[in-house]
Amino acid sequence: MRRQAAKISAVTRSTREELLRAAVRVVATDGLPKLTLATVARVAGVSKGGLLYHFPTKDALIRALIETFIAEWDRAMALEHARDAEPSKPGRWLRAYVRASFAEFDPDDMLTLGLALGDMAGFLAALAVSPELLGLIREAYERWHRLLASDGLGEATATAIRFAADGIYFAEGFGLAPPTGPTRRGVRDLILSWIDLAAGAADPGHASGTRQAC
Amino acid sequence: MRRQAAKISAVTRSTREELLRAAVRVVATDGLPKLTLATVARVAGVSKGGLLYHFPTKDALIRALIETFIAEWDRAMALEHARDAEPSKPGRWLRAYVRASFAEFDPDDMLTLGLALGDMAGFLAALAVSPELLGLIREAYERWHRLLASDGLGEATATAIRFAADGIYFAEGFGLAPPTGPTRRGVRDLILSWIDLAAGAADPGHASGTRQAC
DNA sequence: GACACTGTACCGGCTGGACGGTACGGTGCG
DNA sequence: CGCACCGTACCGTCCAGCCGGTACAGTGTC
Repeated sequence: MRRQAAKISAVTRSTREELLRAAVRVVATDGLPKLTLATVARVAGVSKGGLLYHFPTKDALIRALIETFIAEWDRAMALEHARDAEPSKPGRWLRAYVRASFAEFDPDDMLTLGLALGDMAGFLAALAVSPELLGLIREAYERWHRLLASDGLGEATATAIRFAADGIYFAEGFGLAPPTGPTRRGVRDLILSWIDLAAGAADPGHASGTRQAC
Repeated sequence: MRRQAAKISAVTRSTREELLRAAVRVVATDGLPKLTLATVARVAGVSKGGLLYHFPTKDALIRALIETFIAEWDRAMALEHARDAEPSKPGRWLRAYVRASFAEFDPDDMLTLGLALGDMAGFLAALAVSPELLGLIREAYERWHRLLASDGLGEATATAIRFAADGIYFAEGFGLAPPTGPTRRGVRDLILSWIDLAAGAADPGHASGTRQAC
């Protein structure tokens, strides 16, 4: 039964993924209270029994949501890291983090480009159903924090930049006065300029740090 | 019944406030799923009937939570605004917003100094129970955004600073790698320095903006 | 190539328990 | 006595999880 795994998963993946996608869609459109097994199953076009076959418990469903989006985020960040225009300049991971946060996403494809509402869904579901699952998200954040803090620009800079980048995420996910269009790009560029500022201060080729050097 | 409001509230405030405090405590310690009328009543030392006397429905309880904390936030921000050391310098409301976000709070007194977990409680409860109540929070954010955007430093700066300030709030509320001690102060000072940077760029008395002016 | 057997994928009904809300009864204070 | 305030018992609903059952695709066996 072990060697059959690859073939079987190739068959079942679509249903499993459809269920996860349905869960995200339910949270995004109808809100958290409607995230019930019956609703998710109906939206996914599966019966409740079918859902429970893939996810034996609601916790398992939400856990899968969270794990999927953490993995997607890692992927998106690694991609931006590889794309960096000035790899030698300090703050490469910070730039990747900011760019990944501000990446536009296809609303139709929330799962493979897990952002905003997508990631929010797992996040919120964890809070609402079993706060223990928040541990998964906390661990991921600790990991990201360590990565950013050792990016050469100090822990305070890394944290402040992370906060600013997370902002777009929370603002859009919760609808808290999110910026749009040119302002959105302006916010991103401004945050990136803060990274450059710290990189300039850290780089011996520039001024030594505080602005009174001017 | 209108003119009795003052007298009645003077009598009931302690019980009412105790109930709100209990709701926050329940969310903070046991998590959202435990936020039931029975639990809140028990923690507050009141019976369920007593709770329902003050808040005829669960929505009403959560609405009161949200309204209380929005009012507290307004108060905290106005206080920091009045305290500003350099009132003539642009970005006064932005500084107030950041300082209020980073204000330390007494964990024992979450209600009167509504922050972090306190405000989170209403926030989360709204999401989990009746997403329509999010409208209250959204309105408040729109209002704050308008205030900050018209602070003289442009909308992009206002938004980016708001994001960074909200970060400490979400990080501590959800436990997402929050900074502590000196790093926490460093993050706050760094964000404040970003405001100064923008203020310097906006102020004709300083260099025109980008750092190549050095 | 008919047959029994096995594991996967999914279905639909059911139930036990929890929770929000109601009805009503009691108590103390003015 | 009346009213604000609080307690208790109860009801209707909703939901997570379980269970018996179905369809079917392989797989070996003779």
